[in-house]
Amino acid sequence: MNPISIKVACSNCNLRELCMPLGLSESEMVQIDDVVATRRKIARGEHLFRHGDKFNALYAIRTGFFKTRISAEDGRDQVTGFQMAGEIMGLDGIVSDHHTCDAVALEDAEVCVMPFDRIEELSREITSLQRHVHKIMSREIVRENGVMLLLGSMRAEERLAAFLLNLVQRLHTRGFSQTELVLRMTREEIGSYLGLKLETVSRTFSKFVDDGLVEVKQRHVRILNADGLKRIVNSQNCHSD
Amino acid sequence: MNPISIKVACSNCNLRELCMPLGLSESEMVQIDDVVATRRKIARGEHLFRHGDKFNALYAIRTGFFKTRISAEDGRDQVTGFQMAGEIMGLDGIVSDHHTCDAVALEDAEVCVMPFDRIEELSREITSLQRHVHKIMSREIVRENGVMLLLGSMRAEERLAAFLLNLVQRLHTRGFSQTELVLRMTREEIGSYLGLKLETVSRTFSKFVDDGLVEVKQRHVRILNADGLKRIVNSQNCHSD
DNA sequence: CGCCGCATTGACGTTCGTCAAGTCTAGTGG
DNA sequence: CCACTAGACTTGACGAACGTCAATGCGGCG
Repeated sequence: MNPISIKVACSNCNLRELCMPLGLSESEMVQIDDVVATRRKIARGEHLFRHGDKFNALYAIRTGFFKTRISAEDGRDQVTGFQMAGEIMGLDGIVSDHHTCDAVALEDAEVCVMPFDRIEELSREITSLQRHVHKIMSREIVRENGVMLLLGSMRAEERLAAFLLNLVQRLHTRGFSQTELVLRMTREEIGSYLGLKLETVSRTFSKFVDDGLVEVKQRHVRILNADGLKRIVNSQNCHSD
Repeated sequence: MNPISIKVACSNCNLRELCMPLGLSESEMVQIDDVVATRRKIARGEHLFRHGDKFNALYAIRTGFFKTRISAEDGRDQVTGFQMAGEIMGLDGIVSDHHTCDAVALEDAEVCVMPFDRIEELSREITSLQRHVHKIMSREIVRENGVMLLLGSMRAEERLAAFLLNLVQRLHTRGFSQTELVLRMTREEIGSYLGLKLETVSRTFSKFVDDGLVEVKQRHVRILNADGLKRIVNSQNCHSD
């Protein structure tokens, strides 16, 4: 259950430009290497942290894919996000010193453990790191605003189209195809994220296939008509095509 | 249109414990007074900032009541939050140096303008301020997680009950009644926040009245049975009472 | 091979949205 | 003091979108 710990460095990490600020001096880079205390491997299905765990560190994903999820007292839960390489998890824990959500690996993964005390310490010295931390938190706030718009005012097709476009765009940033992707999550997890039931997700996929927008084979998705998906996302109730 | 600017101090502000960290020394307090550059008055219906505006500062509400809102390209919009005295607005602007949402006063209001450069500068020196800024951002992330749960998995009654309980709890923190409140927003704005249409909000209010949970006279709400509302919030589909 | 988890599809029901009519209240002006 | 108006709110009838329940299909793995 408990993970291997390996000492590592950001300075030669190929995800550096995703996790860390640009334009650091040599000496600053040496200091920042020191922020990443260890790496930690998480097997598929395992938790990186759970609701209620003490907050100690932020986590940068090196490899693998995660979901974060919150649970209501009655057992309902809601997927609040899917995270991939270069993205940061754990920001929810800062306010109360305890995590308020679960982070679960959807495939075998490795994360960089960055003790938050060290981050705060160093960001008092390195202005660009301070700014970077603020931006990461602000970016998460803006992302969640977007999800609120999706959940509060979009219909099923719009939600799924927005979801696919967002995923493929983030994968493209990481050097993957703009048109092909492999979903790491189940229909149920997609549904939870989008505020839909898994059957609705499945039916909506089928509709997209019928309309020639995508090909779907289980979790393999090929986008045939990205513009068509974009048109769905911001077309409100226009059923005219 | 353009606001009066008055030089002021946090050190004798009665909202200090809401906006600012506790346990500051005398000299730190003097420095922090300097963070609040000016105050600014916003008339009901006016914008504090708009989507696209350059980001310069965070805003602490001194008096009044705001909504924040994001707009999709097709004109749909979504209320992302209601903010009251002591709460901080503007965090969305940090990541891209421009605001991504609108902040609109729902009643005549006054805010403290805190230039973000100054905040960053000072939080490099004052550890408790640095921690405080991080907590404020983390709190917003956690709040939005809760809204996602609400929008993604609750039914209309649960959403409205959760909304009322949240509002009254925040007002109570500020010294107002635990059972009575005046809504500063329209049914439509509540609906936008909760992902419902205004008619559904109105009907749900009426149902709560029928069930003896609340009294409603236009925007005046009296909570008669807070436990009943709490039971609705985490009762999933239990119609057994 | 057979099992298990995930996905698809259909039939049906519920919740909420839509459309429309009507009410209430505050503010205005005679 | 009383119409008059405008905006917010309420209520009803109806329909669409999505959820629920159930049957079936598919693919990977021991």
